[in-house]
Amino acid sequence: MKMKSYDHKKIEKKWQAVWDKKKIYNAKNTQGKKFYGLIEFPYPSGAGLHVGHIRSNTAMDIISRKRRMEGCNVLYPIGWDAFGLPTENYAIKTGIQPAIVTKQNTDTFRRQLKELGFSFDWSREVDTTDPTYYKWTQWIFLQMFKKGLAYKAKTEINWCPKDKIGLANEEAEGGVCDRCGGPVEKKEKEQWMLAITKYADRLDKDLDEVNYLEKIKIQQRNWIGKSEGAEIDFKIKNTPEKITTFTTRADTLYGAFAVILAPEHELVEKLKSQITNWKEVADYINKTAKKTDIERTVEDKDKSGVELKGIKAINPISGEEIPVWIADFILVQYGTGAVFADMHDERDFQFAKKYKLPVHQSIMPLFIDKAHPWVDGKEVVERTAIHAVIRKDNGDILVLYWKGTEEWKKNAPITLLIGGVEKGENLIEAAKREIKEETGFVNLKFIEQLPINTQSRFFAAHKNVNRIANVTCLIFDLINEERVEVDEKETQFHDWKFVSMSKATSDINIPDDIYFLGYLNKPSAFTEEGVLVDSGKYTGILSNEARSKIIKAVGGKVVTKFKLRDWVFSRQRYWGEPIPIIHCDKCGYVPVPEKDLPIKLPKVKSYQPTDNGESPLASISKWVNTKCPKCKGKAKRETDTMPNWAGSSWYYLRYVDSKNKKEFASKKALKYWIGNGVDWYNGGMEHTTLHLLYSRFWHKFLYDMKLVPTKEPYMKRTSHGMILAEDGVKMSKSLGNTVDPKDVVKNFGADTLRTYEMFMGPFDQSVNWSTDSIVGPRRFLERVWKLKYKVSKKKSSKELEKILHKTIKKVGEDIEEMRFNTGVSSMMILVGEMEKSEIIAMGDYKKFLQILSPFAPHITEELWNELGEKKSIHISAWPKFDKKLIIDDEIKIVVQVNGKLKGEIFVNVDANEEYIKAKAFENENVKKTLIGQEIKKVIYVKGRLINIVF
RNA sequence: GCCCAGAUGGCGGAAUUGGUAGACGCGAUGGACUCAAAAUCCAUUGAUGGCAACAUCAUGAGAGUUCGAUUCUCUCUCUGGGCACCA
Repeated sequence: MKMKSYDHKKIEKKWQAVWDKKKIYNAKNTQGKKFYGLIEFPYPSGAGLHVGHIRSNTAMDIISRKRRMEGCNVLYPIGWDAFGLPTENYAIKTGIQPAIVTKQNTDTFRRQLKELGFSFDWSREVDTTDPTYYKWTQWIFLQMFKKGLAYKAKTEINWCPKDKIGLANEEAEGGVCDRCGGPVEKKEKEQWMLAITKYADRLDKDLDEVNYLEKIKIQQRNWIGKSEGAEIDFKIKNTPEKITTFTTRADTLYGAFAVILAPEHELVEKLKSQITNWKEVADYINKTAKKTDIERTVEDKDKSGVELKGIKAINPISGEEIPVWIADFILVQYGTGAVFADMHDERDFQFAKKYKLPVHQSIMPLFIDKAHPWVDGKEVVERTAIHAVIRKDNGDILVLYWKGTEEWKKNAPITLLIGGVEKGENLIEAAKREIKEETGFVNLKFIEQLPINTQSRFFAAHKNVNRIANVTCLIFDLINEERVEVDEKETQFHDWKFVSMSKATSDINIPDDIYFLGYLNKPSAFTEEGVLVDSGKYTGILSNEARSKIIKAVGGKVVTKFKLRDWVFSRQRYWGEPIPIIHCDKCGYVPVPEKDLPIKLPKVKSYQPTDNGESPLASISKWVNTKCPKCKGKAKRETDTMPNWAGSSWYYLRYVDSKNKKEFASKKALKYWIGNGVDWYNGGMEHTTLHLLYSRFWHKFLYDMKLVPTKEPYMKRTSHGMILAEDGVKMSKSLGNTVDPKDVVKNFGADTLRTYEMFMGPFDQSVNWSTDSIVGPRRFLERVWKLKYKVSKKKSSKELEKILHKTIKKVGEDIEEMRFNTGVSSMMILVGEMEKSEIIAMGDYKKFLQILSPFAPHITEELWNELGEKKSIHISAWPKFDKKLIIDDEIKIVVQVNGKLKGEIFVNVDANEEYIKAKAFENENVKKTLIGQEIKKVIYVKGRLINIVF
C-alpha cells in the first residue's frame, strides 16, 4: 500500500466545500429533541479573527457536534455584533461609511470561521447593523417606552473639552481622554435611561433557577448589590423635620454617635435657618459639587465632613441627642442619602477618629469555647474580667505561659495577664492588684482602655456553672522593674515573660487576646455579628436576633436596596441604532409608529460628533425634522443612538427565526428553541455584569409581555479563559504580540489549531500562547493518519479494546465538563496503544475517529470516507462504550509502610482482603522494612492500597 | 480595602470521595536512519546521594487534623480577575 501523507490544506478545503453544499449543520425547523448551543457573537474588527475566538468557538463546536451525533436537532448559530466605536472611529478617520467597513470585516470573519470548520448554521446569520435586524431592536425599545421603562433623565457624561466629544467610560479611564490625553470633564446631559432597577430583585432571585458557574452568579449578585436593611427615622430637635436613615445593622442603634447626610441631601437646605455655621457648610457643599466622581473616591478615601452646628438629632431608641454632619462619603443616590454613624462600621469609625467624636460600643465580639460548651440547665454566672497589656520601654509585652497537665500541654493557654474584678474595685485598681499578685511589678502607668470589650461563653467545670466573661483590655507601661515577692501558689500555674509584640501575637492562643492585640496593632471597626452591650433592655441579645426587635421598637421600615443603577441608554454617536422617538413641543416624547420601523441610519458626510456633544445625526436637518405622529405638527427626531449592548441583548432570540419579517421570531420557533432557554451559553467573564445582565433584563421584560416562553434566557452559562501572548500579557496590536490564526491554519491546519487550543490548558483558565507547542497536536494527528495502514478486518486485542472503551467514556465525560485538555490527552494515550498493537480492528478505529471528530472534523471526515463510509462522520451516531470492557479483571494494590510506598501487588478484582493482606506481607521490600518492628495496624482501602503502620 | 480564582519539574499542565505526585504535550540529552541536515523512530529526563537495589527531600510559606494531605482547616505571601466610600 502506498503511503499518502497527511495534507491538511487539501483535506480541509475539500470537506468545507462539501459541508457547505450539503448543509449538514443546518438546524431542522422544529422537530425532535433540540440542543441550542450559543457563543457570544463576535464584533467584526478590522484585525480579523483572534485566537481567543477560536478557543471558545471550538469548545461549543465540540459540544454541538457531540449533541448532533447523539441525535439532537442542534442549533449552533453565528452572527455579527457590528455596531461599535472602532468602526465609527475608523470612519471618522477615513471617511469610509461604517456600513461598508462592516461588510468588509464580516466577509473576512465569515471566511476565516469557515476555514476553521465550525459547524455553524450559516443560514441563520444575523447582523445587528442590518435594518431588518435593528428594526426589532427599535421595536423592543418602543415596547419598553410604552411600559414606562424607558425615560429621559439628566446624567453626567464624560466630556473631553478639547475634542468636544462625549466619551464612553472605557475611553475615559483614569479621567484622561483616550484620544488626546487631556483631562476629562463631567457634563450634564439629558439621556435615555432604561429602568433595569425595576427588575433588580428578580435578576438577583432568579439566579437560583439557572445553572451558571458559581463565580458568575456571585459576580452578578455583587453587581446587583442587594442589601436588606431598614429605614429608621431620627427626629430633629426643635423642628418638625426628621431624617430617614438607611442601615443594615439596626442592632447598633444604641451606639449611634452622629447622623450623617450626603452634602446634596435636601434637608440641608431646609434646615439652613437653624444651622449656625452655614458659611462653612455651604463651602463644603460647593467643594463637593465640583469634585468629579474620581476625585471623590480617589482622595485616599480620607473622610471629610462638616458638622451642622445648631442641629441635633434624637436617637429614636435611647432618646440621646446626637450631632448631625454632612460628609461626601455618604452618597445621595444610595439608600436614603443619610445614615446614623456608629463605631461598628469601618467608614464611620474612621470618621469618628478623624474628628475625635466620642464613640461607644454596642456590639461585643462573642467567643464561644467549643471545647467547653454551655451545659443545658446549669446556672449562668456573669463575671467581669480584665486583661492587661504590660509594655516595657523597648515595646516588649508580658505574656503568661500556662502550665498545662501532660496530656493537654500542647493546648495549654498562652495569654495576656488576666484577672477578675472584685466587688467595689474599679478596673484599673483590679488590674494593678492582679499584676502585683502574679508578677510582683508595682510601678505601672495606666495608658488606655481599649474601646471594645469582648465576651466569652464557656462551661466552668470547677464551679459547675455556665460562665459569661465580659473582658476589658487595659494598657499599662512599666515605669521600672521594681518587684515585690510573689506568692508561690501564683507561680505554680504559669510562667511569664516579656516578648516582642510579633512573638506575642503569634504565641497567644485565646480569642479575646488575639482580638485585643490585633486591635492594638491596627485599630479597626468591629463589624461582625456579636452580642449587644450598653443597649438598654437588648443588652446580652445576639446581634442578629436584636436587629428585627430594634427595627420594630422604633417603628422602622424593613427595606431592600440595590447598588444597581438604571442603564444609560443614549450615545451621542452615529454608528448605533437610532432611538425611535420623536420630540414634539406639544405632545412631548412620541414613539415612532411601529409601521414606520426601522428608523434607518441616514448617510452623513462627517461621522464626527458635533461641537456641542450631539450625535452626527443632529446635523442632518432633513432627517431630524419630521412630523409628529400624533398631532401632525412640526417635530424633531431623537438623534441619540443606542449603545452596542442593545443589539446583543436579544440576538439569541432572532437566531431561532432570523428571516421573519412580521415578528422578531415566531411563537412556534421560540417555544421550540427557547422553551427551556438556550441550553448552553459560553462566553467571557468580561461580559458577566453588563451583557449578561442586560440580556437577562430584556428577556424578563419580553417574558412579562408574554413574548418569550421563559423567565430566563440562558439555562446554563460557562466561561472561557483568555489566551495571553507568549510573554503572559494580553495580546494587543500596540504591543505587537498578537498571533494571527491565518498563519497557523496555513502551516499546521485548522484541525491542529483546534486541537492545540483545546489541549493547551484548562478551558476556564487563561493560558499563554506557545507556538512551539503546536507541533504536539500536529504530530498527534499525523500519527492518527498513519494508523489507517494498520486497520484490519480481524479483531483488536482485548487490551486495546479495553483502552478504547475507557477512552470513549472519558472523552464523552470530559466534553460535558469542558475538560477538553484531558480529553485530548487520553486520545493521545489511546493512539500510543494503537501504535504498539499489530493490528486495529476497522470498527475500533472508526469508533476512535468518531470521538476525535468534534475536535478535528476534517481529518476524521477524510479517514472515515477513505474507509468506505458514504455519509458524513459528523452525523454518525456517537459511539457507546461497553460497560463490561471498562472494568479491569486485575487491579493494582499499592503497598505502603507508615504511609510510604514500598511496592505494589496485582490481584484479581474480586480477591478478598485476607488474601491481599497476605500477599502484601510477602513483598520483599515490605519484609525488609518491617524487620524488628511491632505492627500496630493495617489499613486496607478497597481496590486501592494497603498501609502497614508500626 | 472587599469579593472571586489561582500558585505543582526547564515550560504548558495531570492526579477519582484524602490513597503510587509529575499522566499527556513541549523542550532538553543520548542513540538509530542519513554523505549531511530536517522529518521520523527508540531511550533518558523533579532534586540530592548511591555502581546498583534503594534512600532522603519535593506540589508558594508556616501550623493543624490524619495511618496517609497537591486535595480538608487556620494564618501568611505572591499572581490574575472583578468591585471600589453602596451604610
